[in-house]
Amino acid sequence: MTNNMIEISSDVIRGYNDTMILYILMEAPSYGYEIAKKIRALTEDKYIIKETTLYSAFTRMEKNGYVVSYSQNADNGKKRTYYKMTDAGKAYYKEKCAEWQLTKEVVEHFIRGDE
Amino acid sequence: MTNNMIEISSDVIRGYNDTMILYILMEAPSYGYEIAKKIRALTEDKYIIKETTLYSAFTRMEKNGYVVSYSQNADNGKKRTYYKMTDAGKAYYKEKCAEWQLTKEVVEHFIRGDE
DNA sequence: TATCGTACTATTGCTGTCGTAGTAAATATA
DNA sequence: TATATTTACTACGACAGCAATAGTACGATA
Repeated sequence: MTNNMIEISSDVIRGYNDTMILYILMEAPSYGYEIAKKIRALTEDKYIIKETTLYSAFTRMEKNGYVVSYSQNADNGKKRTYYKMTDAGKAYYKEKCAEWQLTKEVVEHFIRGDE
Repeated sequence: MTNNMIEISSDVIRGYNDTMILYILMEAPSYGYEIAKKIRALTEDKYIIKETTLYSAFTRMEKNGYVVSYSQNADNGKKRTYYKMTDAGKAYYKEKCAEWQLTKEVVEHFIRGDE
């Protein structure tokens, strides 16, 4: 609804979707739909993760051992797939944070704040 | 030679290679090898662009109208392909800079500086 | 003589994201 | 009561940027 001129391209955010998801999971186990909403809320609608991106991130991260999944019934009786962070996931998240600092440093050599 | 623990993944820098190249070209027209060296120097060896990435960026950007190429003989008589920024390239660069500010803002919601 | 630096081109493959579509149950709205 | 919306996913194919590998060719340096 708020139409920002600028949209974040997937080529840029690529490689940080996992980090965002893991950040959410650090607080508590969660599931796809909830995580999507939290990302949206945290960024004030500036970034809305695509469903396909989200769920394929889950499979990839479970394969890599960063999360584990388990089924649990919601209040309404519907099944949900929850994801829980592992120690490897925590380590990976930490690495990513460090990498981000470096990336930022590098990229900003090439960015001209308009003057 | 300096071996930093952390390496920048291509998934992160993806989408900013073009921006880096354009930043270099803003000063003056240049060619592949020189641009690569400048990126390396500016980042103090923290980011070394791959040759294939660089040259495929040229073709892409020329197709998009962000740069134009022309051949010119170097001192030694060898031919070089120079690239010159266009107005569209300048506009694109500006957009990318704005996008970067937004990206940074978004990503940093999910980054925990270790405490 | 051989290696290194310069300056590319060509081809193929990988991987994260996206587009599109479909399923299905629960809840809200008319 | 009928319909639309929200919740909560799954499946499949395609795209695009980057990487790996290889090759070309010339000049300078050791």
